[in-house]
Amino acid sequence: MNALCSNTRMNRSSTILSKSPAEIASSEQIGLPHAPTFSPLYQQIKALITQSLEAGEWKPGAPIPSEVELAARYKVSQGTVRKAISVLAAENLLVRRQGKGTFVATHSEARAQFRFLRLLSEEGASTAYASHLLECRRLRAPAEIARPLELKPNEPVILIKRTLQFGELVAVFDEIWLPGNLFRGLTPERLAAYHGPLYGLFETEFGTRMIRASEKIRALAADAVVAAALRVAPGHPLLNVERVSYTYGDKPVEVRRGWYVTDTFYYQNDLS
Amino acid sequence: MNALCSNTRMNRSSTILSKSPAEIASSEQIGLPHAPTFSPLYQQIKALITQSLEAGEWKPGAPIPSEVELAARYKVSQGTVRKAISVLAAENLLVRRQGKGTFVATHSEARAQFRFLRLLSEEGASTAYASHLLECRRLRAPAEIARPLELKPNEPVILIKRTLQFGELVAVFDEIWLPGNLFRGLTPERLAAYHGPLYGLFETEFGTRMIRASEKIRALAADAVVAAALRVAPGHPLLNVERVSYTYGDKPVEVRRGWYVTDTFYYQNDLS
DNA sequence: TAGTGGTCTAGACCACCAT
DNA sequence: TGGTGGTCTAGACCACTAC
Repeated sequence: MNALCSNTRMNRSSTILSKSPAEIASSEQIGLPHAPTFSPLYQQIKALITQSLEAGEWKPGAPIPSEVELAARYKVSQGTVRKAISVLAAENLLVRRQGKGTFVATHSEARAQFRFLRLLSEEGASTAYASHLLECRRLRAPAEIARPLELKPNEPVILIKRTLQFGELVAVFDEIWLPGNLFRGLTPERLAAYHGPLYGLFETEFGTRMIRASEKIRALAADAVVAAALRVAPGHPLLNVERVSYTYGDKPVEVRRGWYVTDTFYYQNDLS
Repeated sequence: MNALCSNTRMNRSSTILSKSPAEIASSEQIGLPHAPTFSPLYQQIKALITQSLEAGEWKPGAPIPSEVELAARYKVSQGTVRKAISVLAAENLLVRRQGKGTFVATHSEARAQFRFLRLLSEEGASTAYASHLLECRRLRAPAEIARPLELKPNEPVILIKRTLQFGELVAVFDEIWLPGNLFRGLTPERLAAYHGPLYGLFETEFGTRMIRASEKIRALAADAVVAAALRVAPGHPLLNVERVSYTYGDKPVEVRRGWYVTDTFYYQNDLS
């Protein structure tokens, strides 16, 4: 029935977890013949670790238990735990440091700063920037925002408008939309007082960690409002970046529309 | 001295390869104290497999020897070969198919078609397109092309100009620069006769396989020439994509400048 | 049925880091 | 010195694909 049935070695079939992996593996179709739904042990362990991350059992930046400890906890071999952790590290949820331990990844780190901001100066350097808050208010979600956030129309959302300034140059204008219910204590004062990457604030103060994002990039002419914010002429060509960010379980938790001035900066992308 | 000295188990120190891994590992600094230059066995195996790929021992689309065979050939355990192959598969150089074997990745495959063309229609579909050759000639490399291709100024290069048409819409204008010495038999006739992805042609006919690429993306206004090719008004906002593609050993082998009409298409990018 | 890649284990040893 | 992650092995068994 469940995935573990095919694992016949004694220590396999006797696997007992606080939350049984059988419970996880069997949650998929039951009556379909010839649909094996085989789930490797390490993927089940990975799911358990992800649950602990999502539940906040280990905080961003903090170490998780050692591989030996986790192997004992889940009653599997160290190698199986290693494989699960390796996948999570490849997905940027965990960071392994030889000799020290495995840590929960965090956006409040120099390393991760530019993982979600691919704007580089002409010399190829990731430049420091300053954020300027223009607006932050709560409103009811318009349809085109509610849809990607998987909210009902008119549910509360937070709208943040800001610019990013690199040296003298205002290069980015952002409209950031967040589900109001997930970010209850987010006020203009709170935002203005915070310095650092927004995603760092979100994960430490609101328990919402951005895992991945998907961007749609276009070129368009600046309208009057955006042109004023970016100090360019209306009609100036701008890079338009529409991002949807996701947290655990592929749940969308942010819509971000950015307008980039790419006269002396460019959006960097590596294909591999 | 070399990296294998630290591997003391008998079957480790007795490792003998047709091309000794010691030779590879020892090619780095010798006199520097406290600089270990430890190179895991699987990375040395990976380098050997890469050499065979580069030398064309196994052709694109063809299977490489089984893990057991490679383990015997390199006199290491199957697990070590597995790890080396896993890394190469993660880098898209190999493709593993359970029950069938491991195959050399190829651009002449539906799977790989849109790995290097991230242009999607508004509905999110990767649409079929037709390529129209505008120009193909040999000339001496201008400085701004010679530099990224790591050629001497005035070395021969091939310049290809083309458009890509999605249904009725001409959405892409490309300028493609290739090292003349690597693509000797590349003629306009040859190009016009070929239908399919260019990178497929390059790997099957010229033995040059594109491994990865790096793109710089900007928004700019269409100039007269590009506007005419794309059937838009001069000044129309266009996405400008400057790509450098690399083959084995991070050797640059293509510079590509693209101009995309993003009124009904967009450039898709996933951050993770 | 035979061969492939995929999973899992157990144990040994290494490199790195803190103390 | 002891603990962490990293490498490597040997062997068993499983899932998938072909013949």
